[in-house]
Amino acid sequence: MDVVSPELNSLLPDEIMDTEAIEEVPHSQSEPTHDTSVPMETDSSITISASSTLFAIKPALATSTAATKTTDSLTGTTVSTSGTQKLATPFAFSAANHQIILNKVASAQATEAAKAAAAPAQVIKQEGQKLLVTTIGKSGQPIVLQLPHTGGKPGVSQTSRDAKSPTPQFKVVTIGGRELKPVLSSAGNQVTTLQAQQLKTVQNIKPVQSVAVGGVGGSQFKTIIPLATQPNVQQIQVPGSRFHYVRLVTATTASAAGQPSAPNTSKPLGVNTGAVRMSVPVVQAQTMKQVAPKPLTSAPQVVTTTQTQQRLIMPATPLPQIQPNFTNLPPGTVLTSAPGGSNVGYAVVPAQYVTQLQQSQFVTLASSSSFPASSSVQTQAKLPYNGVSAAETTSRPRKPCNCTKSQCLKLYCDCFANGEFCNNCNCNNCFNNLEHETERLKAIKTCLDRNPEAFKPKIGKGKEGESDRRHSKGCNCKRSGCLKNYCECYEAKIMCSSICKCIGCKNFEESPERKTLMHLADAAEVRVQQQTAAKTKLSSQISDLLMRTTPIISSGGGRLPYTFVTKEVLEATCECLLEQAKRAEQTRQPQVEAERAILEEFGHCLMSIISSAGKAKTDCASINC
DNA sequence: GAGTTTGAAACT
DNA sequence: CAGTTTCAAACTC
Repeated sequence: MDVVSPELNSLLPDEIMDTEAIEEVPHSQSEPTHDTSVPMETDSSITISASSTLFAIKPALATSTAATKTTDSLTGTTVSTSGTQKLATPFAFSAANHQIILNKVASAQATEAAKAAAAPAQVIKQEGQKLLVTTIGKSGQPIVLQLPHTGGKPGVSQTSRDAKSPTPQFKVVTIGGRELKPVLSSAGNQVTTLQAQQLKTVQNIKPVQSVAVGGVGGSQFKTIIPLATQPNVQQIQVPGSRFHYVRLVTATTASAAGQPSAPNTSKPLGVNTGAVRMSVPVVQAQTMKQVAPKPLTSAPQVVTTTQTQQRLIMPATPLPQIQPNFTNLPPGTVLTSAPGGSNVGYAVVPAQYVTQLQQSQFVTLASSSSFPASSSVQTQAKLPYNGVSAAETTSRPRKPCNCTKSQCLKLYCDCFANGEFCNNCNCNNCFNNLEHETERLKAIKTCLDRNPEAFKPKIGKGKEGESDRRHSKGCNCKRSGCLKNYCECYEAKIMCSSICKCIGCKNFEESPERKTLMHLADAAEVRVQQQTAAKTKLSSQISDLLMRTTPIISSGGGRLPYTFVTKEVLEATCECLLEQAKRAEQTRQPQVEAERAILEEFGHCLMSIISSAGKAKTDCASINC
């Protein structure tokens, strides 16, 4: 089934739509079940929060035919279902243990929870093989998801399930606009008009085109970091993507739909462990229909809604659930206002933007002592992409860009190229911000169309360390000899490789020029380090002496105690002088200049000693008085 | 700080 | 794919 239109699909970063982890599986019930997987598309109830905003997807219904007996692979409970109106082993997302747990809940519970979750307009109706989803946004219009009568997916953890029992399966139903699927036609009178605008957001978010419900094991995970207030932000981390997605939602007062009746901690959906952090896998819509979880320990549910320009990622937990209290906030929680006012919006936000925002109008709520607010947010805001850890991507603050003509929407702009919003930059006419999210998304799409790898790191990381790092495309230098920062290889401190097309390259292992440069660079670095260490040591020694000599000073007269010039002080002083001599030598200064520099350094040392001693004496005298 | 050089990105 | 232009960073003075 074509869930996401090609146009939309192409609009989205590859990482989002990556389907590598999803495999098509024959529609069969005969495949052995896997105890470790979690029932997903089949006979499960999904409760999904949305903006205004809870999606409460009623469980996929048991088949309308024979009663079935199913065993919950998670809890071991057996649920008998019969008839069309019985819910077969419904599930619910829960945030137990700060993870989304796909949980079975009793039918009644699920129904009740769904009712509770549904704001007045969010009526959950189960209807045959369809799902009536509560409203997204404010319009109160439902979204319908169809559950086929059969279609239990092998591999979707039909654990312990009667192989012959039909297992309903979530089907993706495209709603709104151009992708309305005929499956809706059978929705009966419970299905109302599906208006695209119901999912509009403040930021020109176009009508939702599709709602995909599916799950996959072994797929990529999105991490949704719920935020505390309304409107709020949920950070969504997408491994493999350097973009960080933040979902801006307006919280509602809806009660917790789908609250887990029995949180199952054995089947966490996500791999993250942060408090209240939730993870759901990213599944390409087109393949959701036949999703078979890979041997991951979970088979999480995924519900995504996509739009022509913005991705709508349904929250995996009802908002009330994900609203953390102020004393137990997860690291990375950000309290913010959605740009544009009260409207609900979903915006693709670079990972670093949360941090960036934090420095401006956003308020950090993270208060855990073990996660300092700023650092924790930053850490979480950074995406580990393509094997690059967050720490690696955050080791250096990005320099502000100076773009003037690109609007910071082309790869010329380092901020944009690195998936960041411009912040504190010197750019002109910048569109690389939330206010121009539409343009920005288009630009991203354009870049990805041109080069699907555009936002991936250029420097691949070898499996066995830095020695294997190399530029993914190679450089094309002609005049710099690849020994200046114009060269991307040199800039990344890696040598050129066979894929480089450079001319006159000197950036190779045996290159004497490169060795000289490296030597000089290393020497400079060592010099700085030694100098710093020496000064630190001297300072430390002086301070130490001050402490130890105070009694002597107090008993002495006007002269400074000789004990100031101790062995340690002498050593530190000598180190400073030696360092000065080395520096003069390396910079090939004339001897006269070298001597002068050394003497000056000695003078500085003496001044420090005298100053410290005098201060100690003064302090001591004042104490004695 | 202004001007130049450079090479990646973008365009044709 | 190749040649050209545009662009912003790196570099020089």
